[in-house]
Amino acid sequence: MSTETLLSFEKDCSECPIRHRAVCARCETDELELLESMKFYRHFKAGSTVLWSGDEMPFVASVVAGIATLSQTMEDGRRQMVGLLLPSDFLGRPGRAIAPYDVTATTDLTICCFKKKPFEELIVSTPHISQRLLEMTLDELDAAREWMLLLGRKTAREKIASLIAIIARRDAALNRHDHRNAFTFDLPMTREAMADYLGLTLETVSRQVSALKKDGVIELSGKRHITIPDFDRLMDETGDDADGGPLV
Amino acid sequence: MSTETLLSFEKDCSECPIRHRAVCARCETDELELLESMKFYRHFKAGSTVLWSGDEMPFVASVVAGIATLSQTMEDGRRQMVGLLLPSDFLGRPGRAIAPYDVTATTDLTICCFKKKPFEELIVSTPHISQRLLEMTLDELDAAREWMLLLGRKTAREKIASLIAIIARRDAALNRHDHRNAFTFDLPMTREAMADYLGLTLETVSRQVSALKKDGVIELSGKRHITIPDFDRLMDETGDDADGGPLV
DNA sequence: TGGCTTCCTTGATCCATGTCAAAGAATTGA
DNA sequence: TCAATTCTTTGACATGGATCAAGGAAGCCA
Repeated sequence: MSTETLLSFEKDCSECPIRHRAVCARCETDELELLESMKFYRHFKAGSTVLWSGDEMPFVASVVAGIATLSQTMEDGRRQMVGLLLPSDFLGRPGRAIAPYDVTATTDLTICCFKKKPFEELIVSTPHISQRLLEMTLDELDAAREWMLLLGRKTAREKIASLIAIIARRDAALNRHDHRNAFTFDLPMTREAMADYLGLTLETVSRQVSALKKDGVIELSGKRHITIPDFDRLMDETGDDADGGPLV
Repeated sequence: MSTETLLSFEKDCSECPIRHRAVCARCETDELELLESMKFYRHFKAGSTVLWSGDEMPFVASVVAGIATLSQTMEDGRRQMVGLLLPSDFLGRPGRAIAPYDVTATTDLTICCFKKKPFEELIVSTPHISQRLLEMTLDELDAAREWMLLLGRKTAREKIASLIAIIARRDAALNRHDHRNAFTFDLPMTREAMADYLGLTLETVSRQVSALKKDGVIELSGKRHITIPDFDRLMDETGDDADGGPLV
Protein backbone atom coordinates (compact mmCIF):
# COMPACT_ATOMS: atom_id res chain seq x y z
CA MET A 1 0.00 0.00 0.00
CA SER A 2 1.52 3.33 -1.00
CA THR A 3 2.12 6.15 1.43
CA GLU A 4 -0.18 8.57 -0.36
CA THR A 5 -3.04 6.11 -0.25
CA LEU A 6 -2.49 5.71 3.45
CA LEU A 7 -2.46 9.40 4.10
CA SER A 8 -5.52 9.88 1.99
CA PHE A 9 -7.80 7.55 3.89
CA GLU A 10 -6.23 8.40 7.20
CA LYS A 11 -7.56 11.89 6.71
CA ASP A 12 -10.79 11.06 4.97
CA CYS A 13 -12.98 8.05 5.82
CA SER A 14 -14.70 8.25 2.47
CA GLU A 15 -11.41 7.20 0.85
CA CYS A 16 -11.02 4.21 3.17
CA PRO A 17 -10.66 0.82 1.48
CA ILE A 18 -12.98 -0.85 4.00
CA ARG A 19 -15.51 1.97 4.01
CA HIS A 20 -18.38 -0.21 2.80
CA ARG A 21 -17.79 -3.40 4.76
CA ALA A 22 -16.53 -2.34 8.19
CA VAL A 23 -18.47 -1.49 11.31
CA CYS A 24 -18.93 2.03 9.90
CA ALA A 25 -20.44 0.78 6.63
CA ARG A 26 -23.89 2.18 7.32
CA CYS A 27 -22.80 5.54 8.64
CA GLU A 28 -23.93 8.80 7.04
CA THR A 29 -21.58 11.67 6.28
CA ASP A 30 -22.13 13.44 9.60
CA GLU A 31 -21.56 10.20 11.50
CA LEU A 32 -18.35 9.64 9.55
CA GLU A 33 -17.13 13.06 10.54
CA LEU A 34 -17.61 12.13 14.17
CA LEU A 35 -15.66 8.91 13.65
CA GLU A 36 -12.89 10.79 11.84
CA SER A 37 -12.39 12.96 14.88
CA MET A 38 -12.07 9.94 17.15
CA LYS A 39 -10.10 7.41 15.15
CA PHE A 40 -6.38 6.73 15.21
CA TYR A 41 -4.29 4.22 13.30
CA ARG A 42 -1.84 1.62 14.50
CA HIS A 43 0.57 -0.49 12.47
CA PHE A 44 2.10 -3.86 13.30
CA LYS A 45 4.77 -5.84 11.52
CA ALA A 46 4.18 -9.38 10.31
CA GLY A 47 4.64 -11.80 13.20
CA SER A 48 4.26 -9.25 15.97
CA THR A 49 1.74 -9.53 18.77
CA VAL A 50 -1.07 -7.00 18.94
CA LEU A 51 -2.36 -8.11 22.33
CA TRP A 52 -1.76 -10.97 24.75
CA SER A 53 -4.66 -12.77 26.32
CA GLY A 54 -5.24 -11.08 29.68
CA ASP A 55 -3.96 -7.69 28.53
CA GLU A 56 -5.87 -4.55 29.20
CA MET A 57 -7.60 -3.63 25.96
CA PRO A 58 -7.98 0.10 25.76
CA PHE A 59 -9.43 0.21 22.24
CA VAL A 60 -11.58 -1.54 19.69
CA ALA A 61 -10.54 -1.51 16.04
CA SER A 62 -11.26 -2.38 12.44
CA VAL A 63 -8.68 -4.22 10.36
CA VAL A 64 -7.85 -1.90 7.45
CA ALA A 65 -5.12 -3.92 5.75
CA GLY A 66 -3.42 -7.22 6.52
CA ILE A 67 -4.45 -10.26 8.51
CA ALA A 68 -4.66 -10.84 12.24
CA THR A 69 -5.49 -14.01 14.15
CA LEU A 70 -7.12 -14.74 17.49
CA SER A 71 -5.77 -17.75 19.32
CA GLN A 72 -5.96 -19.53 22.64
CA THR A 73 -3.10 -21.40 24.27
CA MET A 74 -3.38 -24.15 26.86
CA GLU A 75 -0.98 -24.38 29.80
CA ASP A 76 1.12 -27.05 28.10
CA GLY A 77 1.43 -25.02 24.90
CA ARG A 78 -1.27 -26.56 22.72
CA ARG A 79 -2.62 -23.71 20.61
CA GLN A 80 -5.83 -23.27 18.66
CA MET A 81 -6.64 -20.39 16.39
CA VAL A 82 -10.22 -19.28 17.03
CA GLY A 83 -10.56 -16.29 14.74
CA LEU A 84 -9.14 -14.94 11.53
CA LEU A 85 -9.49 -11.18 11.06
CA LEU A 86 -9.41 -9.92 7.50
CA PRO A 87 -9.69 -6.35 6.25
CA SER A 88 -12.97 -4.84 7.49
CA ASP A 89 -13.28 -7.30 10.40
CA PHE A 90 -13.76 -5.92 13.87
CA LEU A 91 -11.49 -6.49 16.85
CA GLY A 92 -12.68 -6.17 20.41
CA ARG A 93 -15.94 -6.22 22.23
CA PRO A 94 -17.81 -3.27 23.65
CA GLY A 95 -18.10 -3.75 27.38
CA ARG A 96 -15.00 -5.90 27.71
CA ALA A 97 -11.83 -4.55 29.29
CA ILE A 98 -9.52 -7.58 29.05
CA ALA A 99 -8.45 -9.38 25.87
CA PRO A 100 -9.63 -13.01 26.06
CA TYR A 101 -7.35 -14.20 23.21
CA ASP A 102 -3.89 -13.59 21.86
CA VAL A 103 -4.10 -11.30 18.85
CA THR A 104 -1.27 -11.68 16.34
CA ALA A 105 -0.46 -9.92 13.09
CA THR A 106 0.29 -12.68 10.57
CA THR A 107 1.05 -10.14 7.85
CA ASP A 108 1.88 -6.46 8.12
CA LEU A 109 -1.23 -5.00 9.69
CA THR A 110 -2.97 -1.64 9.83
CA ILE A 111 -5.90 -1.13 12.19
CA CYS A 112 -8.23 1.81 12.70
CA CYS A 113 -8.76 2.24 16.44
CA PHE A 114 -11.29 3.88 18.73
CA LYS A 115 -10.87 4.29 22.43
CA LYS A 116 -13.15 1.87 24.16
CA LYS A 117 -15.18 4.27 26.28
CA PRO A 118 -16.20 6.71 23.55
CA PHE A 119 -16.93 3.81 21.20
CA GLU A 120 -19.28 2.28 23.75
CA GLU A 121 -21.15 5.55 23.88
CA LEU A 122 -21.37 5.53 20.09
CA ILE A 123 -22.92 2.08 20.13
CA VAL A 124 -25.77 3.45 22.18
CA SER A 125 -26.19 6.73 20.35
CA THR A 126 -25.61 5.56 16.77
CA PRO A 127 -27.88 2.69 15.71
CA HIS A 128 -26.14 2.51 12.32
CA ILE A 129 -23.06 1.29 14.13
CA SER A 130 -24.67 -1.17 16.53
CA GLN A 131 -26.83 -2.64 13.77
CA ARG A 132 -23.81 -3.20 11.56
CA LEU A 133 -21.87 -4.66 14.47
CA LEU A 134 -24.70 -7.10 15.15
CA GLU A 135 -24.72 -8.18 11.53
CA MET A 136 -20.95 -8.68 11.52
CA THR A 137 -21.05 -10.61 14.79
CA LEU A 138 -23.75 -12.92 13.43
CA ASP A 139 -21.58 -13.55 10.36
CA GLU A 140 -18.64 -14.38 12.59
CA LEU A 141 -20.78 -16.78 14.56
CA ASP A 142 -21.75 -18.56 11.35
CA ALA A 143 -18.10 -18.79 10.36
CA ALA A 144 -17.21 -20.15 13.80
CA ARG A 145 -19.85 -22.86 13.45
CA GLU A 146 -18.59 -23.86 10.02
CA TRP A 147 -15.16 -24.06 11.59
CA MET A 148 -16.48 -26.25 14.42
CA LEU A 149 -17.68 -28.81 11.88
CA LEU A 150 -14.23 -28.76 10.32
CA LEU A 151 -12.46 -29.19 13.67
CA GLY A 152 -14.77 -31.87 15.00
CA ARG A 153 -15.44 -34.03 12.00
CA LYS A 154 -13.23 -33.48 8.99
CA THR A 155 -10.15 -35.53 8.10
CA ALA A 156 -6.75 -33.87 7.80
CA ARG A 157 -7.02 -33.93 4.00
CA GLU A 158 -10.49 -32.36 4.10
CA LYS A 159 -9.28 -29.72 6.54
CA ILE A 160 -6.43 -28.69 4.25
CA ALA A 161 -8.67 -28.64 1.19
CA SER A 162 -11.24 -26.57 3.10
CA LEU A 163 -8.67 -24.01 4.21
CA ILE A 164 -7.27 -23.66 0.70
CA ALA A 165 -10.80 -23.26 -0.64
CA ILE A 166 -11.57 -20.57 1.92
CA ILE A 167 -8.47 -18.60 1.02
CA ALA A 168 -9.00 -19.11 -2.71
CA ARG A 169 -12.57 -17.94 -2.36
CA ARG A 170 -11.56 -14.83 -0.52
CA ASP A 171 -8.93 -14.10 -3.09
CA ALA A 172 -11.49 -14.58 -5.85
CA ALA A 173 -13.82 -12.13 -4.12
CA LEU A 174 -11.09 -9.51 -3.74
CA ASN A 175 -9.48 -9.86 -7.12
CA ARG A 176 -12.48 -10.66 -9.27
CA HIS A 177 -11.22 -13.89 -10.68
CA ASP A 178 -13.67 -16.12 -12.38
CA HIS A 179 -13.51 -18.76 -9.67
CA ARG A 180 -14.52 -21.63 -11.91
CA ASN A 181 -11.30 -21.40 -13.91
CA ALA A 182 -7.75 -22.04 -12.85
CA PHE A 183 -6.30 -19.36 -10.65
CA THR A 184 -3.44 -18.59 -8.46
CA PHE A 185 -2.69 -16.96 -5.11
CA ASP A 186 -0.38 -17.02 -2.11
CA LEU A 187 -1.05 -18.67 1.22
CA PRO A 188 -0.85 -15.80 3.70
CA MET A 189 0.34 -18.03 6.56
CA THR A 190 3.02 -20.50 7.62
CA ARG A 191 2.42 -24.24 7.90
CA GLU A 192 2.40 -23.79 11.64
CA ALA A 193 -0.37 -21.19 11.47
CA MET A 194 -2.33 -23.49 9.19
CA ALA A 195 -1.90 -26.25 11.77
CA ASP A 196 -3.13 -23.94 14.54
CA TYR A 197 -6.11 -23.04 12.42
CA LEU A 198 -7.01 -26.63 11.60
CA GLY A 199 -6.27 -28.44 14.86
CA LEU A 200 -3.40 -30.43 13.34
CA THR A 201 0.38 -30.60 13.69
CA LEU A 202 2.55 -28.79 11.20
CA GLU A 203 3.96 -32.11 9.98
CA THR A 204 0.49 -33.35 9.08
CA VAL A 205 -0.23 -30.09 7.29
CA SER A 206 2.94 -30.45 5.26
CA ARG A 207 2.20 -34.07 4.36
CA GLN A 208 -1.37 -33.36 3.29
CA VAL A 209 -0.37 -30.35 1.21
CA SER A 210 2.17 -32.61 -0.52
CA ALA A 211 -0.49 -35.27 -1.03
CA LEU A 212 -2.93 -32.83 -2.63
CA LYS A 213 -0.11 -31.68 -4.87
CA LYS A 214 0.81 -35.23 -5.84
CA ASP A 215 -2.83 -35.94 -6.65
CA GLY A 216 -3.05 -32.87 -8.88
CA VAL A 217 -5.68 -31.09 -6.78
CA ILE A 218 -3.34 -28.14 -6.34
CA GLU A 219 -0.10 -27.01 -7.96
CA LEU A 220 2.65 -25.57 -5.79
CA SER A 221 5.52 -23.33 -6.71
CA GLY A 222 7.71 -22.46 -3.81
CA LYS A 223 6.09 -23.03 -0.44
CA ARG A 224 3.29 -20.56 -0.58
CA HIS A 225 2.26 -20.00 -4.18
CA ILE A 226 -0.73 -22.13 -5.17
CA THR A 227 -2.54 -22.72 -8.44
CA ILE A 228 -5.89 -24.46 -8.49
CA PRO A 229 -6.47 -26.06 -11.87
CA ASP A 230 -10.05 -27.11 -11.11
CA PHE A 231 -12.01 -25.50 -8.33
CA ASP A 232 -14.76 -28.13 -8.35
CA ARG A 233 -12.15 -30.81 -7.87
CA LEU A 234 -10.87 -28.96 -4.82
CA MET A 235 -14.40 -28.60 -3.48
CA ASP A 236 -14.89 -32.36 -3.81
CA GLU A 237 -12.00 -32.78 -1.41
CA THR A 238 -13.44 -30.51 1.29
CA GLY A 239 -16.23 -32.86 2.31
CA ASP A 240 -18.74 -30.01 2.00
CA ASP A 241 -21.96 -30.22 0.03
CA ALA A 242 -21.44 -29.71 -3.68
CA ASP A 243 -23.43 -26.55 -3.37
CA GLY A 244 -21.56 -24.79 -0.60
CA GLY A 245 -23.24 -21.49 -1.21
CA PRO A 246 -21.88 -18.51 -3.12
CA LEU A 247 -18.16 -17.84 -3.15
CA VAL A 248 -18.10 -14.84 -0.87
CA MET B 1 -43.61 -27.11 34.77
CA SER B 2 -47.22 -26.84 35.95
CA THR B 3 -50.04 -25.78 33.69
CA GLU B 4 -50.88 -22.71 35.75
CA THR B 5 -47.32 -21.46 35.54
CA LEU B 6 -47.41 -21.87 31.81
CA LEU B 7 -50.69 -20.06 31.45
CA SER B 8 -49.47 -17.32 33.73
CA PHE B 9 -46.41 -16.36 31.72
CA GLU B 10 -48.07 -17.05 28.42
CA LYS B 11 -50.41 -14.22 29.23
CA ASP B 12 -48.03 -11.98 31.06
CA CYS B 13 -44.38 -11.48 30.10
CA SER B 14 -43.54 -10.14 33.52
CA GLU B 15 -44.18 -13.65 34.91
CA CYS B 16 -41.90 -15.25 32.35
CA PRO B 17 -39.06 -17.38 33.74
CA ILE B 18 -36.58 -15.98 31.23
CA ARG B 19 -37.77 -12.39 31.55
CA HIS B 20 -34.41 -11.08 32.71
CA ARG B 21 -32.03 -13.01 30.50
CA ALA B 22 -33.71 -13.32 27.11
CA VAL B 23 -33.62 -10.97 24.15
CA CYS B 24 -36.39 -8.96 25.84
CA ALA B 25 -34.42 -8.51 29.05
CA ARG B 26 -33.94 -4.78 28.65
CA CYS B 27 -37.47 -3.96 27.54
CA GLU B 28 -39.66 -1.53 29.43
CA THR B 29 -43.27 -2.19 30.31
CA ASP B 30 -44.66 -0.62 27.15
CA GLU B 31 -42.24 -2.55 24.98
CA LEU B 32 -43.23 -5.76 26.73
CA GLU B 33 -46.86 -5.07 25.96
CA LEU B 34 -46.00 -4.82 22.30
CA LEU B 35 -44.13 -8.14 22.48
CA GLU B 36 -47.05 -9.75 24.30
CA SER B 37 -49.32 -8.88 21.42
CA MET B 38 -46.97 -10.47 18.91
CA LYS B 39 -45.65 -13.57 20.60
CA PHE B 40 -46.92 -17.13 20.31
CA TYR B 41 -45.71 -20.32 21.93
CA ARG B 42 -44.72 -23.64 20.43
CA HIS B 43 -43.97 -26.91 22.19
CA PHE B 44 -41.83 -29.84 21.05
CA LYS B 45 -41.37 -33.26 22.55
CA ALA B 46 -37.94 -34.58 23.51
CA GLY B 47 -36.20 -35.95 20.44
CA SER B 48 -38.35 -34.15 17.89
CA THR B 49 -36.99 -31.89 15.21
CA VAL B 50 -37.80 -28.19 15.36
CA LEU B 51 -36.33 -27.35 11.95
CA TRP B 52 -34.28 -29.08 9.31
CA SER B 53 -31.35 -27.33 7.72
CA GLY B 54 -32.67 -25.73 4.55
CA ASP B 55 -36.20 -25.26 5.88
CA GLU B 56 -37.99 -22.01 5.52
CA MET B 57 -37.79 -20.31 8.89
CA PRO B 58 -40.83 -18.17 9.40
CA PHE B 59 -40.06 -17.13 12.97
CA VAL B 60 -37.37 -16.32 15.47
CA ALA B 61 -37.75 -17.49 19.06
CA SER B 62 -36.48 -17.58 22.62
CA VAL B 63 -36.07 -20.88 24.44
CA VAL B 64 -38.36 -20.68 27.47
CA ALA B 65 -37.89 -24.18 28.89
CA GLY B 66 -35.90 -27.21 27.81
CA ILE B 67 -32.83 -27.66 25.65
CA ALA B 68 -32.39 -27.48 21.89
CA THR B 69 -29.32 -28.17 19.79
CA LEU B 70 -28.02 -26.86 16.49
CA SER B 71 -26.16 -29.37 14.35
CA GLN B 72 -24.67 -29.81 10.92
CA THR B 73 -24.53 -33.07 9.03
CA MET B 74 -22.12 -33.97 6.23
CA GLU B 75 -23.25 -35.93 3.18
CA ASP B 76 -21.90 -39.20 4.55
CA GLY B 77 -23.63 -38.74 7.90
CA ARG B 78 -20.88 -37.31 10.06
CA ARG B 79 -22.57 -34.92 12.46
CA GLN B 80 -21.28 -32.06 14.59
CA MET B 81 -23.28 -30.14 17.12
CA VAL B 82 -22.52 -26.43 16.72
CA GLY B 83 -24.83 -24.84 19.25
CA LEU B 84 -26.57 -25.64 22.50
CA LEU B 85 -29.64 -23.53 23.26
CA LEU B 86 -30.62 -23.26 26.90
CA PRO B 87 -33.53 -21.36 28.42
CA SER B 88 -33.29 -17.67 27.44
CA ASP B 89 -31.11 -18.40 24.37
CA PHE B 90 -32.22 -17.03 21.03
CA LEU B 91 -33.00 -19.06 17.92
CA GLY B 92 -32.85 -17.59 14.44
CA ARG B 93 -31.28 -14.61 12.80
CA PRO B 94 -32.95 -11.43 11.69
CA GLY B 95 -32.59 -11.15 7.94
CA ARG B 96 -32.25 -14.86 7.32
CA ALA B 97 -35.06 -16.83 5.69
CA ILE B 98 -33.56 -20.34 5.61
CA ALA B 99 -32.39 -22.39 8.59
CA PRO B 100 -28.67 -23.16 8.18
CA TYR B 101 -28.64 -25.92 10.83
CA ASP B 102 -30.80 -28.75 12.06
CA VAL B 103 -32.55 -27.69 15.25
CA THR B 104 -33.50 -30.52 17.59
CA ALA B 105 -35.30 -30.59 20.93
CA THR B 106 -33.17 -32.79 23.21
CA THR B 107 -35.62 -32.41 26.06
CA ASP B 108 -39.23 -31.30 26.04
CA LEU B 109 -39.04 -27.78 24.72
CA THR B 110 -41.10 -24.60 24.90
CA ILE B 111 -40.20 -21.63 22.73
CA CYS B 112 -41.62 -18.13 22.55
CA CYS B 113 -41.90 -17.17 18.89
CA PHE B 114 -42.16 -13.99 16.84
CA LYS B 115 -42.89 -13.86 13.16
CA LYS B 116 -39.73 -12.94 11.36
CA LYS B 117 -40.91 -9.84 9.51
CA PRO B 118 -42.41 -7.98 12.46
CA PHE B 119 -39.43 -8.93 14.60
CA GLU B 120 -37.04 -7.45 12.07
CA GLU B 121 -38.96 -4.22 12.27
CA LEU B 122 -38.68 -4.33 16.05
CA ILE B 123 -34.90 -4.68 15.81
CA VAL B 124 -34.78 -1.37 14.03
CA SER B 125 -37.34 0.45 16.11
CA THR B 126 -36.44 -0.90 19.55
CA PRO B 127 -32.78 -0.43 20.49
CA HIS B 128 -33.33 -2.27 23.77
CA ILE B 129 -33.87 -5.41 21.74
CA SER B 130 -31.05 -5.04 19.24
CA GLN B 131 -28.60 -4.09 21.97
CA ARG B 132 -29.50 -7.15 24.00
CA LEU B 133 -29.30 -9.33 20.91
CA LEU B 134 -25.82 -8.02 20.16
CA GLU B 135 -24.72 -8.82 23.70
CA MET B 136 -26.16 -12.35 23.49
CA THR B 137 -24.57 -12.95 20.10
CA LEU B 138 -21.17 -11.85 21.39
CA ASP B 139 -21.57 -14.27 24.31
CA GLU B 140 -22.40 -17.06 21.90
CA LEU B 141 -19.34 -16.23 19.85
CA ASP B 142 -17.18 -16.52 22.96
CA ALA B 143 -18.74 -19.87 23.75
CA ALA B 144 -18.16 -21.05 20.18
CA ARG B 145 -14.48 -20.11 20.45
CA GLU B 146 -14.09 -21.96 23.72
CA TRP B 147 -15.67 -24.94 22.00
CA MET B 148 -13.25 -24.62 19.07
CA LEU B 149 -10.32 -25.04 21.45
CA LEU B 150 -11.99 -28.13 22.84
CA LEU B 151 -12.64 -29.61 19.39
CA GLY B 152 -9.24 -28.81 17.96
CA ARG B 153 -6.87 -29.52 20.80
CA LYS B 154 -8.33 -31.40 23.75
CA THR B 155 -8.01 -35.15 24.32
CA ALA B 156 -11.10 -37.32 24.60
CA ARG B 157 -10.75 -37.43 28.38
CA GLU B 158 -10.40 -33.65 28.58
CA LYS B 159 -13.41 -33.22 26.31
CA ILE B 160 -15.62 -35.38 28.53
CA ALA B 161 -14.41 -33.66 31.69
CA SER B 162 -15.03 -30.26 30.07
CA LEU B 163 -18.58 -31.15 29.06
CA ILE B 164 -19.41 -32.48 32.51
CA ALA B 165 -17.95 -29.33 34.04
CA ILE B 166 -20.02 -27.14 31.74
CA ILE B 167 -23.22 -28.95 32.63
CA ALA B 168 -22.36 -29.04 36.32
CA ARG B 169 -21.62 -25.34 36.28
CA ARG B 170 -24.91 -24.53 34.61
CA ASP B 171 -26.74 -26.68 37.12
CA ALA B 172 -24.94 -24.93 39.94
CA ALA B 173 -26.03 -21.57 38.57
CA LEU B 174 -29.65 -22.62 38.24
CA ASN B 175 -30.00 -24.52 41.48
CA ARG B 176 -27.77 -22.47 43.73
CA HIS B 177 -25.52 -25.26 44.82
CA ASP B 178 -22.30 -24.33 46.45
CA HIS B 179 -20.20 -25.56 43.59
CA ARG B 180 -17.12 -26.23 45.66
CA ASN B 181 -18.79 -29.09 47.48
CA ALA B 182 -20.02 -32.41 46.18
CA PHE B 183 -23.15 -32.18 44.12
CA THR B 184 -25.31 -34.10 41.84
CA PHE B 185 -27.23 -33.68 38.60
CA ASP B 186 -28.44 -35.49 35.50
CA LEU B 187 -26.82 -35.39 32.08
CA PRO B 188 -29.51 -34.00 29.83
CA MET B 189 -28.31 -35.87 26.75
CA THR B 190 -27.52 -39.32 25.38
CA ARG B 191 -24.00 -40.62 24.82
CA GLU B 192 -24.55 -40.06 21.14
CA ALA B 193 -25.47 -36.41 21.65
CA MET B 194 -22.38 -36.02 23.84
CA ALA B 195 -20.31 -37.51 21.01
CA ASP B 196 -21.85 -35.09 18.51
CA TYR B 197 -21.07 -32.22 20.84
CA LEU B 198 -17.46 -33.27 21.41
CA GLY B 199 -16.44 -34.52 17.97
CA LEU B 200 -16.01 -38.10 19.22
CA THR B 201 -17.72 -41.44 18.66
CA LEU B 202 -20.24 -42.65 21.19
CA GLU B 203 -17.98 -45.60 22.05
CA THR B 204 -15.16 -43.28 23.01
CA VAL B 205 -17.56 -41.21 25.10
CA SER B 206 -18.71 -44.31 26.92
CA ARG B 207 -15.16 -45.47 27.56
CA GLN B 208 -13.97 -42.12 28.86
CA VAL B 209 -16.99 -41.71 31.13
CA SER B 210 -16.21 -45.16 32.53
CA ALA B 211 -12.56 -44.18 32.96
CA LEU B 212 -13.40 -40.99 34.87
CA LYS B 213 -15.70 -43.07 37.06
CA LYS B 214 -13.01 -45.70 37.71
CA ASP B 215 -10.56 -42.93 38.64
CA GLY B 216 -13.03 -41.41 41.11
CA VAL B 217 -13.38 -38.10 39.28
CA ILE B 218 -17.12 -38.66 38.97
CA GLU B 219 -19.63 -41.06 40.52
CA LEU B 220 -22.31 -42.56 38.32
CA SER B 221 -25.65 -44.05 39.29
CA GLY B 222 -27.61 -45.29 36.35
CA LYS B 223 -26.43 -43.87 33.04
CA ARG B 224 -27.22 -40.26 33.51
CA HIS B 225 -27.04 -39.39 37.18
CA ILE B 226 -23.69 -37.91 38.15
CA THR B 227 -22.14 -36.90 41.45
CA ILE B 228 -18.98 -34.84 41.53
CA PRO B 229 -17.13 -35.40 44.80
CA ASP B 230 -14.51 -32.72 44.13
CA PHE B 231 -15.07 -30.01 41.59
CA ASP B 232 -11.43 -28.91 41.53
CA ARG B 233 -10.40 -32.45 40.72
CA LEU B 234 -12.78 -32.41 37.76
CA MET B 235 -11.40 -29.04 36.62
CA ASP B 236 -7.89 -30.49 36.69
CA GLU B 237 -9.05 -33.01 34.11
CA THR B 238 -10.45 -30.42 31.68
CA GLY B 239 -7.07 -29.06 30.61
CA ASP B 240 -8.28 -25.50 31.25
CA ASP B 241 -6.43 -22.98 33.35
CA ALA B 242 -6.91 -23.51 37.07
CA ASP B 243 -8.75 -20.24 37.17
CA GLY B 244 -11.31 -20.77 34.46
CA GLY B 245 -13.36 -17.78 35.46
CA PRO B 246 -16.53 -17.69 37.55
CA LEU B 247 -18.94 -20.60 37.48
CA VAL B 248 -21.67 -19.04 35.39
C1' DT C 1 30.13 -15.27 -0.32
C1' DG C 2 28.94 -17.86 3.52
C1' DG C 3 26.85 -18.97 7.61
C1' DC C 4 22.63 -18.13 10.58
C1' DT C 5 17.91 -18.67 11.12
C1' DT C 6 13.44 -19.77 9.88
C1' DC C 7 10.43 -22.52 7.45
C1' DC C 8 9.35 -26.78 5.35
C1' DT C 9 9.61 -31.75 4.02
C1' DT C 10 10.04 -36.52 4.71
C1' DG C 11 10.78 -40.94 7.17
C1' DA C 12 10.04 -44.21 11.06
C1' DT C 13 7.38 -45.37 14.70
C1' DC C 14 3.71 -45.00 18.21
C1' DC C 15 -0.67 -44.50 20.19
C1' DA C 16 -5.32 -42.40 20.84
C1' DT C 17 -9.34 -42.86 18.89
C1' DG C 18 -12.21 -44.96 15.33
C1' DT C 19 -14.44 -49.18 13.60
C1' DC C 20 -16.71 -53.43 13.94
C1' DA C 21 -19.04 -56.63 16.74
C1' DA C 22 -21.55 -58.54 20.55
C1' DA C 23 -24.09 -58.37 24.45
C1' DG C 24 -26.05 -56.09 28.77
C1' DA C 25 -29.47 -52.70 30.84
C1' DA C 26 -33.30 -49.84 30.77
C1' DT C 27 -37.60 -48.44 28.78
C1' DT C 28 -41.87 -49.08 26.23
C1' DG C 29 -45.80 -51.12 24.59
C1' DA C 30 -48.82 -55.22 23.87
C1' DT D 1 -45.11 -60.45 31.92
C1' DC D 2 -42.71 -60.58 27.86
C1' DA D 3 -41.02 -58.98 23.55
C1' DA D 4 -39.14 -55.13 21.09
C1' DT D 5 -36.60 -51.12 21.03
C1' DT D 6 -33.29 -47.89 22.44
C1' DC D 7 -29.34 -46.78 24.92
C1' DT D 8 -25.00 -48.18 26.76
C1' DT D 9 -20.92 -50.90 27.70
C1' DT D 10 -17.06 -53.59 26.52
C1' DG D 11 -13.72 -56.16 23.63
C1' DA D 12 -10.66 -56.84 19.58
C1' DC D 13 -8.53 -54.75 16.07
C1' DA D 14 -7.35 -51.07 12.54
C1' DT D 15 -5.68 -46.68 11.36
C1' DG D 16 -5.09 -41.61 10.95
C1' DG D 17 -2.57 -38.39 12.80
C1' DA D 18 0.96 -37.38 16.47
C1' DT D 19 5.63 -37.68 17.82
C1' DC D 20 10.48 -37.99 17.27
C1' DA D 21 14.22 -37.22 14.31
C1' DA D 22 16.92 -35.67 10.45
C1' DG D 23 17.95 -32.86 6.85
C1' DG D 24 16.77 -29.59 2.81
C1' DA D 25 15.58 -24.86 0.99
C1' DA D 26 15.10 -20.05 1.17
C1' DG D 27 15.90 -15.57 3.14
C1' DC D 28 18.89 -12.45 5.67
C1' DC D 29 22.74 -10.25 7.41
C1' DA D 30 27.80 -9.87 8.08
